[in-house]
Amino acid sequence: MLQFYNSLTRKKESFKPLKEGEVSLYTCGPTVYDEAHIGNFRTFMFEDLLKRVLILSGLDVKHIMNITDVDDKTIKRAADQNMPLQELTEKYTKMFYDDLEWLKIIPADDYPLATQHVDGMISMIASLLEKGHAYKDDDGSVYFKVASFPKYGQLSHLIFEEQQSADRMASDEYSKEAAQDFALWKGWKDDDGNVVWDAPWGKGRPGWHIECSSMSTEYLGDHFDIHCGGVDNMFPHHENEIAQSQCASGKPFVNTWLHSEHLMVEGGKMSKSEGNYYTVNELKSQGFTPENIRYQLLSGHYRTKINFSLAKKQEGEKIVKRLSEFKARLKAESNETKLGAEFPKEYQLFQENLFCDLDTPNALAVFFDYMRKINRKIDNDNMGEGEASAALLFIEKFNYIFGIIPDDNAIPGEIINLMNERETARLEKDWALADEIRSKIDSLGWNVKDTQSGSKLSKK
RNA sequence: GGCGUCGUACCCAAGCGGUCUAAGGGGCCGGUUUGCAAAACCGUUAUUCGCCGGUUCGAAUCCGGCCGACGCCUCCA
Repeated sequence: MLQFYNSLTRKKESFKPLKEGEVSLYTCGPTVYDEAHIGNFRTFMFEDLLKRVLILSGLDVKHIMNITDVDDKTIKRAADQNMPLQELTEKYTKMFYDDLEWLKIIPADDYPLATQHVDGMISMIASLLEKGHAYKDDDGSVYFKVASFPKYGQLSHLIFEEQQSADRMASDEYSKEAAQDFALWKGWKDDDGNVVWDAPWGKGRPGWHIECSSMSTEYLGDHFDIHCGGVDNMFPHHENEIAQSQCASGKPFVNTWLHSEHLMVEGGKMSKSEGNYYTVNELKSQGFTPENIRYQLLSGHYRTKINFSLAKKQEGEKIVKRLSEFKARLKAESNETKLGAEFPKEYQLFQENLFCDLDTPNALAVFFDYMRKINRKIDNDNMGEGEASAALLFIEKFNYIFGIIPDDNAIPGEIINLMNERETARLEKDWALADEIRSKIDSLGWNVKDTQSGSKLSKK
């Protein structure tokens, strides 16, 4: 049984999709004004984990992730770089897709672009105006009237008192009726240049929040199962989405909200404005593999803050290597794949942990315990009938969820030749030569292990 | 100021009132194995869970206070 911690109720709830066997999932995507950083990817990695666990449980998942390709930041960056908006956003969208692929994140079914869905946003805003949930401003902007939605604040549990917003009201350049009212549509200004759409109430561009409300409901229906994002999107973004969507459709919006905690660096939040962040490309050039990064991001629970540090690189490498060795050992152990092999009993426990609010730390612990047990059996030549096949089934599912075991590398002929030379030397007990060849193989990036069943090679 | 999270071994980290003399991983040290390595395995590394009180037959787990770290309160994954 699947259970998730719903941010809306702040409780773990058992999860039942609206349609049997199918899950509609919307995850907030990046604003493509710059390269995404590893903190952003923690959230995307968590969402990928969620999707994999849903699939593992036997559900079909329809996953939509938006791309914010128009907003204050993209417009400003494009202007700064003297570049058309679209050229800038296409460049970073491409980089984003590349990073996702490199990190082995399963692609969404669709990545709708905000700029291609402005019509839908305009009609949602029109409907909100019509129903009295929004009002126009002299400059062509349209604001959502928070006072018209009594349940506002249900997700973030914030209470809006006059004192709190008094300061901001005074310094606000817009003539909003209330400080917490937010822009559905931003009237055109000089800075916007040619970034402009026509709406019945005037030229301008959509506000940020309306984009997700409009696109999520367009692709998944007015009422769908799961919406995710980082904790910092809880307020105001998701709170505003709920208000807009429910007021526009008159129906419930999302059943389950899941939010991942921040990735920290040096004990503080990783963010663009602080400048304390790593991009995927930076980590790549530091020698991180996707498997290593996946391990760093998935070994802590998604609702706890985790600290990312370069110092953890060795730890990740060790884990990845151990798992790869284990897989290779199992393969050697089970020459023929037993048809109808069954999962070991530990697999049940592994799954239960994942189904209980994506408990990766405990799922990992279950797998490590199991791995030690099987390794011990192999050491003692004590494997039962079909046990290696069962273990291979388990490790395959394990890797489907975590994705931390790299694909096997083909061994180059040059290395094989060196290995053969070394075997000859060893048979002749020419240890000096054997050691020399081993260090040569080592320098070419491969490890040699002498086992009872012969020497084995593995990629470093 | 308001809302909220967290503080467990050298490091990361689970722990959802009793099976906790506290998982799992990394590291350290010792051992088995090995031509030597590597890998794997075995053993050791917290009588203790930020501090002080309280509730309870029983608390790392619940309550109160204090100290410390962090996040949100309309840029933000």
